[in-house]
Amino acid sequence: MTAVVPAPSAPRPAPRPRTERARQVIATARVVLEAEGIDGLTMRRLADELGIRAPSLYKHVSGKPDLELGLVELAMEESGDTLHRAVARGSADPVGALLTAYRSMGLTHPNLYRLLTGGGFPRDELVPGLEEWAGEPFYLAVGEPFLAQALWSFAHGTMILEFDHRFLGGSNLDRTWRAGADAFTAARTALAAKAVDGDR
Amino acid sequence: MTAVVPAPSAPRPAPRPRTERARQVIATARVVLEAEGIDGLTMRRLADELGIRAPSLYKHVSGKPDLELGLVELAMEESGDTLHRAVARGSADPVGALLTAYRSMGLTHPNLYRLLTGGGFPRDELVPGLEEWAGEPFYLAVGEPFLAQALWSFAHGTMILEFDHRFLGGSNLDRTWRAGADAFTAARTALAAKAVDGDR
DNA sequence: TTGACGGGGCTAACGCTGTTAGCTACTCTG
DNA sequence: CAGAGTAGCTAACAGCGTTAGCCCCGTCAA
Repeated sequence: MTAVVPAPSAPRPAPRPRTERARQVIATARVVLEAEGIDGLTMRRLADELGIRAPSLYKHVSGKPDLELGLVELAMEESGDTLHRAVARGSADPVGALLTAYRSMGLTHPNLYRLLTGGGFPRDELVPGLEEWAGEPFYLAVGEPFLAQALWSFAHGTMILEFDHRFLGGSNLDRTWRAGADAFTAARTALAAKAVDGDR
Repeated sequence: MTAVVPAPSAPRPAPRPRTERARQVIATARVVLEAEGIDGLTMRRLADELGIRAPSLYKHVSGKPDLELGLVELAMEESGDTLHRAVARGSADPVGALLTAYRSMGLTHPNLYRLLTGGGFPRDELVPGLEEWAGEPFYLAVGEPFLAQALWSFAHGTMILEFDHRFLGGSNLDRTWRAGADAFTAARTALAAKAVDGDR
C-alpha cells in the first residue's frame, strides 16, 4: 500500500558559508527587524546598533538584498526545524499539530515572517534544497503533494490575514484555524481511503 | 432548516467621495502600478504621467498612503463585484466557481493584488462596510462563517504563493487549486448534512 | 626589520524617495 | 472690480541605499 506518511526527510541543507562578522551583522539585523518592524530596518540603523557606520556594512554583506537573503535563510532554517519536529512527533492529528506549530511560529516572529513572504522572494539565490526541505512537513502531514501545497497555502493565507487583522471583528481565529485543519484532515483521510481501495 | 446559501447580500457601499481630478489621479496611479510594478509607482513618476510635478499631487491626495487607500478601495470594489457575480450564478460547484474567479482576478491584476495584501493594510481608513461586503462571497459559497474565513485564507495564500512562484518546479497549480476546492466543498457538504440532521 | 597586503573601519557624496513651504496664475462669485 | 478658492510651480529637506576613496592595523614573508 502507498505510504500516507512517507519516510523521514532528507537532512537540512548546510547554511551558506559566511564570515563570523557577517553572521553577527545578520543576527543583529534580525534583532532590529523584530524590534522596529520592517521599515525600521535600515542600513544606518543597523550600523548604529553595531557601533559602526552604514558604509562599513558593505564589507560584510553585498547590499540590502543580501542582508535580507541572510534573514530569509535564517528564518527558513528555524521554521523548518520547528515544523519537522511537529510532524515527526507522530501525533494522531498531524495536520492540527503542524498548523499549531506554524501559527505559533508566525506569531512569535511576525516581522521575520513578513520578510519571508513579502514579495520579491529571492528563490534563485537561496541555498539549494533549503526551500524544498522547509516545505516538506506539509507533505509529511498529508501524504499527497497537491493537497500538501493547498494546506501550505491555507496556513500561509491565514497567517497573513491574522497579522493584518483582516478577519472581521468578533471573529475567532482559533475556530478558523480549526475549520481549515478539519477540512484538510478530512481530505487526507479520503485520499488515504482511496489509496487503500486502489491497492486492494 | 438552516439556509446553507443565505439570502442575497447587502448592496455595495458607496465609494468615498473624491474630486474628479482626484479620481483621475488614482486611476492614473493604477495604470502606472500595473505597468511598472509596486516600486515603479512613485509620486514623481505618477506626476510625470499626469503632466504635472510631484508636489502638485498633494492638492488632490493627502499623501502616498491616501493614494494607496484609493487604489485599495478601487480594487476591493472591483474584486467584490466579480466574486459576488461568481457566487450569484448559482453554480452546482460554488466553491470552485468562486476560487476560479478569485484566481483569474488576481492573475489579471497582480500588482494591485499585492498592494491590497502587502501588509500595513489600512483597515481603519476604509469606507465602512466595504471590507465586509467584499468578503461576503466566501460566506455565500460555504454558508458558515469560520469555514468561509478558512476558504478565504486558502484562496489568498495560494494566490500569493502563485505570484511568488513559491510552488516548486513541475508543480501543477490547477491541481493545487482543485485540491483546495475539493477539501472545502467536502467540508461544506459535511456541515450542511449536520445542519439538516440537527433540524430533524 | 622591513615591506606588502588584506580586513575593516571611516568621510564625502550621489541619486533617489516622500513631503513641506511659499509663491503665482486662473477662474468663479458677490 | 475685489476677494476667494483651485491648481499649478520651484526650492528645499531629511532619510534611504549605495559608491569611491582613504587610512589604520595586524599578519606574514623576505
